[in-house]
Amino acid sequence: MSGPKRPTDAETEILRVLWERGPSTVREVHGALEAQRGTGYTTVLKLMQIMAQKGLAARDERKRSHVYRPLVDREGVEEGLVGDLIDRVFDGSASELVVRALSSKPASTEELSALQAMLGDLIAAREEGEEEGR
Amino acid sequence: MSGPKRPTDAETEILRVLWERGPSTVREVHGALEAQRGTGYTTVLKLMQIMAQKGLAARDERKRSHVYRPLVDREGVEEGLVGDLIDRVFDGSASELVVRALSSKPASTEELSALQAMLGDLIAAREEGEEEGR
DNA sequence: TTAAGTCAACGAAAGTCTTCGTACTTAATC
DNA sequence: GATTAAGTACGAAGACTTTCGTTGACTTAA
Repeated sequence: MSGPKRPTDAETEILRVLWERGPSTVREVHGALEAQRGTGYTTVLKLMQIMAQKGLAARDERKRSHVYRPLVDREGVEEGLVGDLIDRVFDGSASELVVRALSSKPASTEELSALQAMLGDLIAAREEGEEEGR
Repeated sequence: MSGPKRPTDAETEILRVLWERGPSTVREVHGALEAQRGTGYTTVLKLMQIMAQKGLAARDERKRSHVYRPLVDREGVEEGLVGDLIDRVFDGSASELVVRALSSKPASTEELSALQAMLGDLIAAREEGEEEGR
């Protein structure tokens, strides 16, 4: 029954490595993270132990170096993080967030076109649903 | 120069009240917040004192009830929060965040159309800029 | 002038998050 | 067997956030 709390910043960073690399040891995650940050080995170890305890990851202890795999899927976590921001800051309006996103991190023209096309598809799908609903 | 740290959750909640109401007393902010939450008066007071200390708000002490006003503008804070999420979770890609936003909080068909139109304007503006650049 | 209400100030407690040092265990190497 | 290396476990410290009780000052009404 536990609520689906959002992972902390450090946990999210580790989840991203696990999603990218697949099941990994602490050393492997530490190696991937060290490139960006200067976190110590035992810090990453402790975080991953906590994540296992929280149910964010599971570990296989059969080998000496335990192998961790994510227990939460990327899409769900991303949706949770974005949805939380939308609720807390944008009054539940996804489109308000989109406006700010595009002014904060301008996308390339190609990306904008792709987004526009995606929106078109979404709208078309809805109109089709309306037809059938009659 | 101090980095533009992002406000905490509770601070963001208070900022939203100040942005909406304009300069307000602690009691007024508490009243607006109490409707949603059960935070005590002194909690809000303390938070607003800290916000003044951090430079997120300024206060006018001429009256007995101090009047607080936001020192950071809404657009900037929103961009900072969204931009931080984009960097941390979506590898800097705004369009990836948009995709997740729309699957997390489906927008109305009208909003989707408005967004699509906005994207069209953005793209058109860029092509025009290209023309002039020649 | 006293009593009751309103407010700011302050400190402290509790909870989280992140970090790392240290100790213990197991495996490999000499 | 002794020593080094690689791992996990554990505890604790430090920073930050949020919460609230208590105190003292000031205001208003009785």
